Amino acid sequence: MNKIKRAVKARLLPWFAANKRSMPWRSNRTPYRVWISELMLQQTRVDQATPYFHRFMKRFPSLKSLAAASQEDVLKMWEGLGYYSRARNLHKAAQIIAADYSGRFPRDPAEILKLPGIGGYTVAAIGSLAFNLDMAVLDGNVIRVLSRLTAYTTDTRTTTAKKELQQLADELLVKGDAGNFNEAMMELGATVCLPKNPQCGECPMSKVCLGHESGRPTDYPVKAPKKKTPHMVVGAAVVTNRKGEVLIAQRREKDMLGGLWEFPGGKQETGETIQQCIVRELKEELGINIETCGFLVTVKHAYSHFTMDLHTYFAKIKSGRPRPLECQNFQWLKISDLRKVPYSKADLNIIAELEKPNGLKKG
DNA sequence: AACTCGGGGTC
DNA sequence: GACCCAGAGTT
Repeated sequence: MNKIKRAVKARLLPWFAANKRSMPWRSNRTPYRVWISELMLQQTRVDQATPYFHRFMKRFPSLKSLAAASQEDVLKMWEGLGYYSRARNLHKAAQIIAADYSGRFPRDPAEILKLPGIGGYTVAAIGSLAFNLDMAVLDGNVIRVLSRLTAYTTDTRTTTAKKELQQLADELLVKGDAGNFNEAMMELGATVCLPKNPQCGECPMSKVCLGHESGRPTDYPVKAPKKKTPHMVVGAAVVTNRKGEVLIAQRREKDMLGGLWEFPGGKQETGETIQQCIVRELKEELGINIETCGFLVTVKHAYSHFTMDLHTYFAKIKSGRPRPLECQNFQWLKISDLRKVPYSKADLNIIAELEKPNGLKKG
């Protein structure tokens, strides 16, 4: 333990100073910028979050501007990044800070932790990076680095392991330099202590690493295998009217992809064709009777907990007027206006299909 | 403790 | 295909 602790100070921090990557949130480190970046980086790689961070800061340069925005505008800036509850929670938290903390980001970790979307990792990240508090982060990188350093054999998905590894991180933390310590640990995990091909030859900690000493560093971290994800077949309709406008519905806030817009539809049930599924779903969701016309496209999409084949057909209303029965809202939009509101990736693929030359021809 | 919640890179 | 990623919230 003390050997590891000495190696952190003597080797890890100098290694980080010499090898740290350039990231936009590493300059001009205000609490607001740290907060936004940390939310974007939850379960998301640096390269994926970076362009979103630039666009978000341009559109919402201050906490006040974020608090004053509509949720739909915030979701539009998050479109394609995934885990949309992060965006909804971010927006709610901005309004709480504006109302209860005079627009100033709270400094007390207990207060930070109360904000929606902020848990144990993020409060430590903001505390250390924005306020120089002695708090150690525990993320996927740190779990891998620590479990290899100590040849840790407990399943790291368990709460026992999380607790013990958090304690270990707390002990190793370089007091007074927590931000650098945390970033160094994560940078090491992201660039050297890789999941499948650890670059032990380039690692500043290899001399004190039990995983390296064992000759089988990839045996750590120990993880129970995940269950395989189910597969869904889903139907969706591009309903057009006489003006050539398209009907879109807004998903309910509590549902998956909540607040995003979509081409209405739903899961195929046993014993029905995909066209029958679409007819049924639009009756249930919007109270309209439709007939399907031509086939448009099938979008294959993998979510974190299931995979989906999304079959999309054109359709027209036979009777009834849309009402928001199982959705938050609906509207008719010209194809050229569709991208003004936020969608999930699967529905963006449908829009791309509609935008192709002759895309609406079949409707 | 188990489950839900996106999207994309990597092997 | 499976795994992983600067995890949090709900049940």
